[in-house]
Amino acid sequence: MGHSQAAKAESRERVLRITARRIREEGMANPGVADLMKEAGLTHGGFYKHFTSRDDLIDEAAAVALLDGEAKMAAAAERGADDPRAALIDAYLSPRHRDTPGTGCALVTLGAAVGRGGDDVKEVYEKQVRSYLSLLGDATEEDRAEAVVTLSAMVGALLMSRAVADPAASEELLRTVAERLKRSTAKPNEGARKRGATSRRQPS
Amino acid sequence: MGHSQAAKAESRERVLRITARRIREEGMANPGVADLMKEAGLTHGGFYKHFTSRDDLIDEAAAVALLDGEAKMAAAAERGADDPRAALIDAYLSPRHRDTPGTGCALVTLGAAVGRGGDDVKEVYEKQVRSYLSLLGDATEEDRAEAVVTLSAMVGALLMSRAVADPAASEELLRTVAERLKRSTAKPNEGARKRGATSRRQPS
DNA sequence: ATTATCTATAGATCTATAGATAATGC
DNA sequence: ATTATCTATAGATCTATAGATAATGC
Repeated sequence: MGHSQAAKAESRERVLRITARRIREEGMANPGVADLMKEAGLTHGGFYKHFTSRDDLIDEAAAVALLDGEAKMAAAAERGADDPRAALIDAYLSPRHRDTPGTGCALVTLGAAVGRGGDDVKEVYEKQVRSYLSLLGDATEEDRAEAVVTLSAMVGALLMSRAVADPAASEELLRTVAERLKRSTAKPNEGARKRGATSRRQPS
Repeated sequence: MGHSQAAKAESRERVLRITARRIREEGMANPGVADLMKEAGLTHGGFYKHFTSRDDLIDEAAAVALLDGEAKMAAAAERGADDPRAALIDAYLSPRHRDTPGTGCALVTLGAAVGRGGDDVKEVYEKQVRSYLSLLGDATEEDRAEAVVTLSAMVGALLMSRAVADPAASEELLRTVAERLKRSTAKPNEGARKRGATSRRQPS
């Protein structure tokens, strides 16, 4: 008890990161101050030297969660050097991502709660939406429209894949959307060849 | 105090419908028993003659909300007799739907919470997903894949449209996704003509 | 007589504050 | 001396229960 300022900053950071995970796992309403402090190895009394209120912590943690989730996906895109867009889609719509919401995209886990929240969090949310669109390639108007649909489909599919009971139905959502999205804009530079084989529908 | 059994059934129904709206507006964790009973014109003491616990009520209300939201969208699709699919998409991705979550699609508002919930609610959620897919036309394997992508994009776009700060960004999400989805499968029976004009990308 | 609802309250939980303790850092 | 953390607690809120009240329905 009674440590350096550096230790204090670390404490704050620890609480923030723990909360960013917990609200993705349990929702923004659930985790209590005492519980979060305990997980950070502290007692709840010290909390108010770090944050002015629980709401303050939750809003800051939401921002951390949004940034963190997107950074993870950006990293996945970078790892798929030959086709970053496909790598992003595959990582986003993977069973692994579905099963680890605490470290995943917060557009999905916090979306509804942010919709009910204040303008500050909404601005951070919007910024992350723009980051994703940029990752997906939104140079031209046409590309941007494609990116908006792609992001929407990824977000919706992941959300639903976590909320259906049947594992097969969950898999189907992820797989079907991933396949379709990768097909719909095979980037002209690499793999334009694919497009001929995937025409949408036979006129009957 | 002390009314007929019919009145009791009405009381129960009223509490259920109020809760179905409130959890879509405020999330499944927020509304309290006393508050919900008060809104139904009752006192909180009588609650446990209707439901065994708050969790019981919330789960039942989630089922009502899921059913109710989908029924509303199905009605919108039916009203657009010439092109039900387009009518559904337009209603779903309308500013009106975005601004009235309490009466809207619960796949969006309750998705994250259901993902954290029990198997019973997940089964109801899954059933509603299937209803939507059926509304969107999932007769062939090809149609079903299209329907899955369409539903995912609608759900994701609506979720994000409520969580971004800038009204213009919110509108863009709704409009862009609605346009694209209506374009991507102009049903072969009516409006196959449209398809030629909307090829996805010029090979560069 | 039965029961739908009400009043009152127990018990748990949670946010926030006050004051004590033991380090840091000038 | 300052301050990061701890112990202890006030005050609010919330779920659930117990017992009273006033209708229904045989």
